[in-house]
Amino acid sequence: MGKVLLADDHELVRETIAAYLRQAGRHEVVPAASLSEAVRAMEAESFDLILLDYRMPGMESLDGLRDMAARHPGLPIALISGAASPEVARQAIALGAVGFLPKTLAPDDLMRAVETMIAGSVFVPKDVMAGLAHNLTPREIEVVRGIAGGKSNKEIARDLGVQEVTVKLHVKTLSRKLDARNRTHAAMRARDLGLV
Amino acid sequence: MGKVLLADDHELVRETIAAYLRQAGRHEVVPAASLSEAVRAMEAESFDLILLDYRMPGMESLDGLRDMAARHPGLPIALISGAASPEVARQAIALGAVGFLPKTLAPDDLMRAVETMIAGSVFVPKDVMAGLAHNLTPREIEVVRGIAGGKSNKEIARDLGVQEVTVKLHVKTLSRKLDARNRTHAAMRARDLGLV
DNA sequence: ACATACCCTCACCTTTTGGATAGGGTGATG
DNA sequence: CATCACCCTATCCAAAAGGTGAGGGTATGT
Repeated sequence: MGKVLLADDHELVRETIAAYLRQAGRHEVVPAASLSEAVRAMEAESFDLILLDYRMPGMESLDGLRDMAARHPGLPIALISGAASPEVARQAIALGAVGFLPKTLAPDDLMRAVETMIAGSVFVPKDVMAGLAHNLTPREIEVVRGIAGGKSNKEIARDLGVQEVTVKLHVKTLSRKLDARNRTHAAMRARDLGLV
Repeated sequence: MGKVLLADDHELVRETIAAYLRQAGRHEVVPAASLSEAVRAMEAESFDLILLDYRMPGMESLDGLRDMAARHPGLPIALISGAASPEVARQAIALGAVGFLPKTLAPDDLMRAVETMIAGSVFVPKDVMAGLAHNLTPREIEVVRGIAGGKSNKEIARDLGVQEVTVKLHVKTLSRKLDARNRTHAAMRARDLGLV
């Protein structure tokens, strides 16, 4: 039994998840439709777990999570996301989130995940974990994002403040890591992994 | 008031949508967890509308829809899909589907969509419609799919049985149509549009 | 101190893309 | 029949990408 704050601007999702968690009186759920609403709720009462939607007014990528974590250190916060995106999951965990819940999660798994996180562990679904180990370096990620944006090596080099040859090097190595045949293929793979 | 067959292998989605449609006794909903289950239900009773999940055991892309439409000509069938993919929507409508429902649809819109379709009209959300008018020719779609697969122009030419120059021409024109800076950008755009 | 991982650079080369220009052929439609 | 959309081909050229080998720099942890 735990007290959960559930912030999601999508009523359908919010009410569905809430209904499941409440079933049989397992958990108490407080809903919120935006980040600011969630912040107000957290100031008014205390929770065992915070669930934040990744795409929601006030979140702005992961800044909302960063904020929350700073405001309430030690409190378990997890992300909810529509599309299972390994890179976002990785960043979220890196920022101290205790879990990452795709909305496609089966009800039973959702229940288990919530209990896992309240108990103090980290929950990440295994298919997300698979893409999580992409082993691209930060620089390589910047480069592949440039590629996906349709930029030339020259442009990427200018943006990053390095020489074009250097970018070429990164392109070669990241393509190898992603098992891609060329920059285009690499960009597609990166998108599959949620890196872009 | 209508009788709706709802086929989705995802219990959470199925029950949520069913709950909304049933609310206030607006519609009667018969759930099914797979295509075969749906087929059995349709043989047993008659419906005003069939909702099929795009990703579900037995669907195999749009073959399931094709099947259903062939089996019960004239019966309104609509697709439900997790990710709003314009190309799939276009194909579905081309196959005679009366609608395309992203799972992200707001409850009210969902209700309106179902009633629209039961009334005999076609429902497609407007953001999906936007990407629907991609105006790429069939050949260009084949080419951009090759690009997205990481193939070189030479390989694509071989696969299509044409000269490399021809592929180059297609690449140039489809890039212009997709407002892309180069082949890689075009591939990403194509993916955005659900073409790949 | 050493290995390791990451990041950057230079010079040189081949292949692939991208773009311009200038055609020919088909089938559908007004 | 004229027009249009689509598909195919050709030659020539410039730019970008891909690949080589051979370096140097900085942190990291063992």
